[in-house]
Amino acid sequence: MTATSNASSSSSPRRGRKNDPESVQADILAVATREFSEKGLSGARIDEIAEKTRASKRMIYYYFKDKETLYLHTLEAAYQKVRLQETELQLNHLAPVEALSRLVRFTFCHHANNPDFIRLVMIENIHHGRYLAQSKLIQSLNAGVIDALTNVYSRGVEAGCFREGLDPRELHWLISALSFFNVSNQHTFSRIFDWQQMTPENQRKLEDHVTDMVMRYVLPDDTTMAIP
Amino acid sequence: MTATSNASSSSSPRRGRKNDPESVQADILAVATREFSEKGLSGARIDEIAEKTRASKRMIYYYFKDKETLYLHTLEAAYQKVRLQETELQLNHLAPVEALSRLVRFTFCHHANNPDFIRLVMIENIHHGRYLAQSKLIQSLNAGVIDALTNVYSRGVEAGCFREGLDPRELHWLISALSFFNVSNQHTFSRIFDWQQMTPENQRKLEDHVTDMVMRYVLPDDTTMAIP
DNA sequence: ACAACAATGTACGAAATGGTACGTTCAGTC
DNA sequence: GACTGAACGTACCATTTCGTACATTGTTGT
Repeated sequence: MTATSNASSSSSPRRGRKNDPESVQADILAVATREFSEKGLSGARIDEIAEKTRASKRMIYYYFKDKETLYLHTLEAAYQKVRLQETELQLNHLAPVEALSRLVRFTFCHHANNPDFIRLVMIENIHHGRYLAQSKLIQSLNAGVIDALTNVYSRGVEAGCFREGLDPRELHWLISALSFFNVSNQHTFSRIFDWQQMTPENQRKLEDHVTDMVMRYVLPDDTTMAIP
Repeated sequence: MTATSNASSSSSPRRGRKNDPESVQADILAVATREFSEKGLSGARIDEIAEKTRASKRMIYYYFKDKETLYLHTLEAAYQKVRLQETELQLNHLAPVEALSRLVRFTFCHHANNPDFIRLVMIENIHHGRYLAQSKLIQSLNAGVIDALTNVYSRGVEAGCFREGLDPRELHWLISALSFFNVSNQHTFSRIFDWQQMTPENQRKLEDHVTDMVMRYVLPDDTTMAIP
C-alpha cells in the first residue's frame, strides 16, 4: 500500500512517475472500505473519504462515478479478498473429520480477523442485499465454498464418520451463523450480558465450542467425542 | 394503537379530547421504529418520520429532543417489547429437555417474526453499541433471560439429561447466534447461494436443524437422539 | 372566568453534503 | 516539439436535512 504500488497482474514499476492511477484507485478503495464499514452507506461521507485519501474528491467521482457505485466496488473488493484467502485452504488431502474441524476453525478465526468485511455484509443486509444483487462478480465467487464443503462432507459420509442426510448448504449456514454472530453482535452481547467475549481467552473458548458444536452435529450418533 | 390509546398504568379514556400526548408519542415511536429499522440511524430522515406521523416534525423534537434521543427511545421500546414476550414462556413446569427445545424453538420463531427488532440490533452493533451503553433500562431488562436458561440447564444436569460443564451464557450465545443470523443475513445468504431460505418450508427445516444442533450439543454423549 | 402551562402548526435558518464546471498538468505518440 | 487524451486540482452549486423561533390553540386548577 505504499506510494509506488501496482494493481492487477501487469507490474509496471512507475519509477519517478507522478501520475499513478492504479495506486490512486487502490487508495480510494482502501479508505472507502474503512469508511463504509465504519459508518454504513448513508453514514459515510464522501468528503471525509476524500480528506483521508491522498487523492481529492474529484478523483473519487472520476473513477467511481457515484457514492453508490463506490460502495458497490468496496463490497466487491471485500468479497474478493475474503474468498481469495479461503481458497488457500487445502482440505482435499485431510481426513474428513480433520478437514471439517479445520474449516470451522478457519472460518471462525477468519471472520474474527476481518471485522470490516463482517460489517460490510451487515450493512449490505440492512440494504436488503440490493447492491450485492447487482454484482455478477460476487455471485460467481462464492460457488467454491459450497463445493469444498460438499466434497468434505460426502467423503465423510462415505468413510462412515459423518451421518447421512445433511445438506451442505445448511451445514455452511450453521458454520457461518456462529462465526458471523461472534463478530457482528459482539457489542450488544458484551454490554447486555456483561461478558468480555472478545478477550483472547474467551475467543479461544468460543472457537472450541463452535467447533465442538458443529462436529457433534455432523458425527454419527454413536461416536464418542474427541474433537481435534 | 388506535387514536384513543393510553400509556403507563393510569387509564384515562380521553373521550372527545383533542390533545392526546400519549398517543402522539406512541405514534411517533411506532413510525420511528419502522424508519430506523429500515434505514438505520444515519439513513432515517426526521422529515420522513414526521410525514408518516399524525403529528408534525415539531412534535418529534418536542417529545424526543434529538434524532439520537429518538433513536435511543426506539431501541429501548423494542427491547422492552421483546423481553415482555419472552417472560410469557413458562419453562419451570416442563422437563429440562422439553423446556430447552421449547426455548430454542421460541427464540428462533420469535426472531423470525420480529425482523424490525433484529435490524435495530444490527444497526446498534454497527454503532458499536454506543447507544445501548447509555441505557440503564435495557441492561436491567435482560438479566431474566440468562436466569431462566441457567435454571433449565442446572435442572437438566441434576436430572442427568444434560452434560456438565457448560456455561449458560455461552449456551444462550449459541441459541441467539443461530436464531439471529437466520434473520440478519437472510438477504446476502439467499442471493449468494441461490437458496430461498425464508419460505415456510425451509424455515421449518432450519428450525428443526437449529433445535437439533442445540440439543446434540447439550445432551450427554451416550444419548440416542429423539429430539422433540 | 382567567391565569398558567402543555400541546401543536408554520415557516424558516444554517450547516452539511452529493455532485459538477472548468481549468491545468502529465505522458505517450508522430 | 506539438498534439491528444488521461489524470488531477479548485472552486462552486443545489439540495437536503437537522433543528428552532414564533405564534396559536387546548386544558386544567382556582
